Order: sequence, then C-alpha cells, then structure tokens
Amino acid sequence: MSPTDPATADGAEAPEVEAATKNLVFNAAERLFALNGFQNVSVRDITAEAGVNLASVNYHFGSKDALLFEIFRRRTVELSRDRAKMLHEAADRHGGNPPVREILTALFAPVLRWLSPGHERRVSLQFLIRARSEGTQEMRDVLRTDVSHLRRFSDALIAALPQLPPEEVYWRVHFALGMIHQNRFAELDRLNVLSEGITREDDIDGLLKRMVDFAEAGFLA
Amino acid sequence: MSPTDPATADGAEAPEVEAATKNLVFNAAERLFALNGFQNVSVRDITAEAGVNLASVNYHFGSKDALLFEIFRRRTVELSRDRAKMLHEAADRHGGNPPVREILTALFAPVLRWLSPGHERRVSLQFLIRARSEGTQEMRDVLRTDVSHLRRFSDALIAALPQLPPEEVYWRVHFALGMIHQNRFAELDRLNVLSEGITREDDIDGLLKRMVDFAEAGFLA
DNA sequence: GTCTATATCGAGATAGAC
DNA sequence: GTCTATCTCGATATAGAC
Repeated sequence: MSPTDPATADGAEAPEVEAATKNLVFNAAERLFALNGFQNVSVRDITAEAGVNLASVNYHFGSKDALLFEIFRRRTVELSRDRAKMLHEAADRHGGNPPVREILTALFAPVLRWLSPGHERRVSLQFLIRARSEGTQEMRDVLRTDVSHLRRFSDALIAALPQLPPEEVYWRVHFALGMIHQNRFAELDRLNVLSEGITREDDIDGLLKRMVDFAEAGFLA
Repeated sequence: MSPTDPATADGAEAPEVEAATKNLVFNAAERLFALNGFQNVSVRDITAEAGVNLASVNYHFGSKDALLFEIFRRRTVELSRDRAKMLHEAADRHGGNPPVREILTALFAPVLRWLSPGHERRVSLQFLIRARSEGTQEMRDVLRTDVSHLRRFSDALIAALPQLPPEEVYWRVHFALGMIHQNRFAELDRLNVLSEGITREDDIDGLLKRMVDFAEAGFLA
C-alpha cells in the first residue's frame, strides 16, 4: 500500500501513529509557502526546513503540487467548518433566521481568529489567501466552482434582506469577501505605511468590529 | 547606447519610431501575464505570441523580470494619473473639499472603466491585480512602500469625515481597496457560479454604483 | 522508511553570425 | 536590430543502496 493512500494521509488526525516525517514536511511546507509564496519555495527548501531528506515529499505526497493541494484541502475544510458552526449557532439563537450582523460575524470571525498574532493557524490563513492567486490549476478550479459553503451564507443573507433583490445581495457578498481577502501580510504592511503606524493590526477584536460595522452598513444601505 | 536606456523605453508614446519589436513584446507579454499568471508564462511563450525571436526580451528589456517591472510601472502610473485627475476635478467642484461619495468614485471609477469588456486596458488591470500577489520582490517593495498616491485619497477622506478618528478612516480605505481587488477574473467567475449567472459583471456603471453605495454606507456608518 | 546520487527537463540568458 | 544555436542553472522526480 502506498503511503499516499487517502486512508493514511490524515496527518493531524493521528500524528503519533503516522510517520512523523510526513507531519514535519506538512508543517514546514505550509509555513514556507505562506511566508514566501508557492513558486519561491522549492522541495529542497521544505525538506531542509523540516530536517528530513529530499525524497520525503515525493514519497509521502507524490509531488510538490499534491502536497500543496493536501495542505489547501485540509485547511479549507477546517475553515469552512468553523464558519458553518458559527452560522448554525447564530441560526439557533434566532429561530432559524439570523440577522445580517450575525451572519457577517460568522463569515468574518473565524478568519480573523486565525489571523491573531499568536494563533496556530495564522500561517494557514496566509496559505489559503495565497492559494487564491498563486494556486495550482486544480486549486483554482475548486475555488471557482465549489461555492457550496458560501451558499449557506448568501441564502441566509437573502432571507435576512427580503427587500433586496438577490442579485444585489450576491454583489455585496462579493464585496465582503474582498474585505476579508485584503487581510494579507503585504496589504496590512501597506496600510501600516499609509497610516504611519496608527492602525493596530494585532487588535483582532477591534478589526472584527470594524469590518462588521462597515459591511453591515453596506448591506443595509 | 543600450536599447534599455530609459529615454528610449517609452513604447506606447512613440510606437512608430521605436523598434516595433519592442512594442510587440510588451503587448504580448502583458496579455499573456494577465491571462495566465507571471510564473506560467515563459519568455518563449511571449516571443512566440509576439511573432519575434527568442532573444528579443533580453535585448530590449534586459530580463524577464525587467520586462515585468516595466509593464507594471507604466500601467501603475497611468492608473494613478486617471485617479488623481478625477479626484482633482471633484475637489474643484467642491471648493477643495469633495464629499465622501465623490472621493470614492474617483478611487473606483478608473479601475472599473479599465475593467469594461471592450476596454483596451482590461488586461492591464488584470496584470496590475496579479502584480499584488505574484509580482517580483521589486514590485512588491514598490507596492508596499509607495503610498503617495493613496495618501491624497486618505487625506481627502479624513477631511470629509472630521468626526471620525483617522485610524478608522485608514481601516475603511483598506476595506474599500479590498473591494476593488476582488474584481479579478477568478473571483468574478466564482460570483457568477454562486449567483447562478444573475450577476452581470459587464454592467460596469451598475457595478460602480453598487460599489460606491456599499462603501459610502460603510464610511458614513 | 529513509537516505544519497542522479536522471531529466524546462527555464532564462547569451554568443556570435548575419 | 534580428536571428539561431547553445550555455548554464535550478527545479522536480526517481532509482536504488541501506
């Protein structure tokens, strides 16, 4: 049986029984890709960072692209689950029809939590943001066509805004997503230069409130 | 004198006196980079598309990266000039202090005009959007540190919103920029899938109004 | 499972004829 | 200025010893 068999390619689920090497590679790759970009990180960089031998990537994952895709898939699922959970809880609190503000909070908060300075998933988020523009064809196909997770949010917003044509709601979802994707390192750096350091990006709760305030006003306009 | 001398590297300004080859390369490169990404386009692809020989890129531009940077610089200057002109005109109409809505229009409209289906600069815009994430180190340094053009907009917004702390205005500029950057082909495709085709991205005037409505509400919140 | 050594390939850059 | 042919490098992937 090949080690790239799906049943064994679970990494984080059972790190102690699976080859330790595989997790070392996975984590080193995610970190390096997030920091330096997909094309700027070679398999050699990854194996050196992980302290394992050069052949490990191909042995455990099949190829560099397959490794990229596995990181992408795992983190995407995690993020979607966090968001869906928050949306579900908001629906429970409001008899199935949460207000706009809580829907937007469920959309934004998981991302911002991951963005927190000390958070374990901070690099995962940068990885996912990079995947949108630097990803392989396979990743971009998934990103373009798999909207099942987003649809729960657009449906909830359409229900919460019955006076708005759905077309309008979709566009505003698009704008709100743009606000999230802007939170990559490079753009936050730029904001810091523009504001001469007065924007404090490590104040995650403040940022969440700011984003929800801005987007809520846009949706209710 | 080297053909990469700045004085002769003007391309569009004097296409008939400059080497025709240089402009063929410039235009083919911009189009291919915009469509397929910087790393996915080789010098061979460019010269084949332009119908010129392989050595042209290095002869006229010095290197692939230098070619990329020249496209980036020229289009950046053009876009900034369009925006600055609109902001200036809005200021003239309002005794030096334009309202939020007109400032945002000056920020958004040039980008959306370039995005129009038949517009000559449509691919230029996709190129610039790509430069933000796929660009060379040199490009990203410029993007991160050169905020002189943006500052005119943030200053105008701070003046138009005296009741808001500047910190808040800077964050909202950040959100508004995210809304613009979301208008790349891949994200528009995704929106189309999500909305099942009811969002008409070729209605540029409608999109401008939607974006200004959303952002203005966010700034006035 | 893990390592070293290497095959193979595609890229950017350049030399030198015309 | 333009072309062909080629140099050189860095990358992924893999063969095969241990």
